[in-house]
Amino acid sequence: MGPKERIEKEKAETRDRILDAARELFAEKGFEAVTMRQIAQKIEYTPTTIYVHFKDKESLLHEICDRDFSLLAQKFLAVAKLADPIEQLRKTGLLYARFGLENRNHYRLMFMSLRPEPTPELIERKKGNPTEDAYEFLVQIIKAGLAAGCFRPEHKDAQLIAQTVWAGIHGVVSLRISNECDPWVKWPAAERSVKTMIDVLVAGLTREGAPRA
Amino acid sequence: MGPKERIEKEKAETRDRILDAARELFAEKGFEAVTMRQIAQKIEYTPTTIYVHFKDKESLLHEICDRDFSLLAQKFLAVAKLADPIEQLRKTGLLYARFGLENRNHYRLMFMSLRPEPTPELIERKKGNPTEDAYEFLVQIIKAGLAAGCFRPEHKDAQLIAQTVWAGIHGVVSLRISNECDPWVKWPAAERSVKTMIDVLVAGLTREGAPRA
DNA sequence: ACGTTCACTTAACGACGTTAAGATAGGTCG
DNA sequence: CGACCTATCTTAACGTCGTTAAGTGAACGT
Repeated sequence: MGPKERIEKEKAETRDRILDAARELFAEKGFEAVTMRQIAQKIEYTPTTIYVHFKDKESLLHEICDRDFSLLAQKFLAVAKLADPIEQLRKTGLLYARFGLENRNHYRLMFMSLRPEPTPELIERKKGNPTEDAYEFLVQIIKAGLAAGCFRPEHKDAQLIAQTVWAGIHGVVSLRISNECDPWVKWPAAERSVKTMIDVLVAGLTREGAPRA
Repeated sequence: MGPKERIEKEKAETRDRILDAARELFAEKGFEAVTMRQIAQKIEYTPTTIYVHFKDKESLLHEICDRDFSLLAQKFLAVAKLADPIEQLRKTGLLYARFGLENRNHYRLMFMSLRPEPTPELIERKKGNPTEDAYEFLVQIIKAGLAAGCFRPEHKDAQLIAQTVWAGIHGVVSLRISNECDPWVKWPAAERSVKTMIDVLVAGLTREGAPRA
């Protein structure tokens, strides 16, 4: 079926062109300032055309984010090679923070906006998406650390530890993104804030003389 | 000047009625979902009337937030009575987190949205507002802790320590607000997350056998 | 009594996301 | 080859939003 395949390919190409145009505008101006009309103008189509390929604006933007977040998930793979769970934790936090600070609009849409109530259909779609993978990846690192006896005796719950680490890094990233230009806070270089947070989290969670793999 | 005063008082009352109506809608639905038309309908005026009393929607909502945040600043005053700087830190973090979790839409507008580039005029207006006060209050606590030798030797910068503490608490609060209904993260009670974060921050920042006042 | 001031309204503008209806190209099948 | 069909893209519009220009009218000072 040559012609049928060619049609499908052309449709996919138009879809990608929309996606690329939207991503460029989105990365530059954020989701509030991107309009469907702008995206359409960029690819020289009518706004209506976008709705042939995407359900609505939200779907379009989330697809951009999902796609780019899997780049982050890919980077995490290198972390698994580190032997020490605590070193894995440090590296994961650093990669996550860098990604957030370098893709601020992605990060804002994914982690700093209100999520809609999850419909059952949405829950199904979420299974195995990059963000869930990243969280699960973190939990696995913590479990390895727990098994190796790295953490203080008062910390036993892998989910709670993982959430605390996530919250710490997320706090640095999101505070930066939303408050960087506040005139009454003297921020150091972002990398220094991130490293300090990681140091504090590790020092606060692990016990002295914890085993190193 | 009896009549002149009465007119001013009436104007102030109308202003307050707008403010109250807006706050109620805002607290319930968040800033994205509140419309000027709804606010106007609630006080039985025309939308245009709001612009007699407020510059625009943003000014109106920020005035609501500023006003309510000074309630938080007021609560901080009780903290100053605690003798130990580390206890002050714990209490401040707890009050801040509770306020954020109980006033989610306020918190989202103040700390989870993009700030506009600060114009010189805006900087001037910001001097001495509740949020700046809160940050400065935290820095003072840290400085007291530094003077008392509470912190580990690697932590010497009061601003950096304060920002790390702020980021940690902010991370817990903001992650909750934006991601609470994610189906693939098992959150404990919010209070437990907050306390864990405070414990980890304190354990990670202070040294063993730190002096207690 | 007259003119002024100013809180408030009417009407409208322009931009937004989105949709119903139609055009028009291409492929399918007699 | 020609009639039908499918599916992409367009035209035109709807309803909503924040905001503003141009009044209106009652209360004020003189």
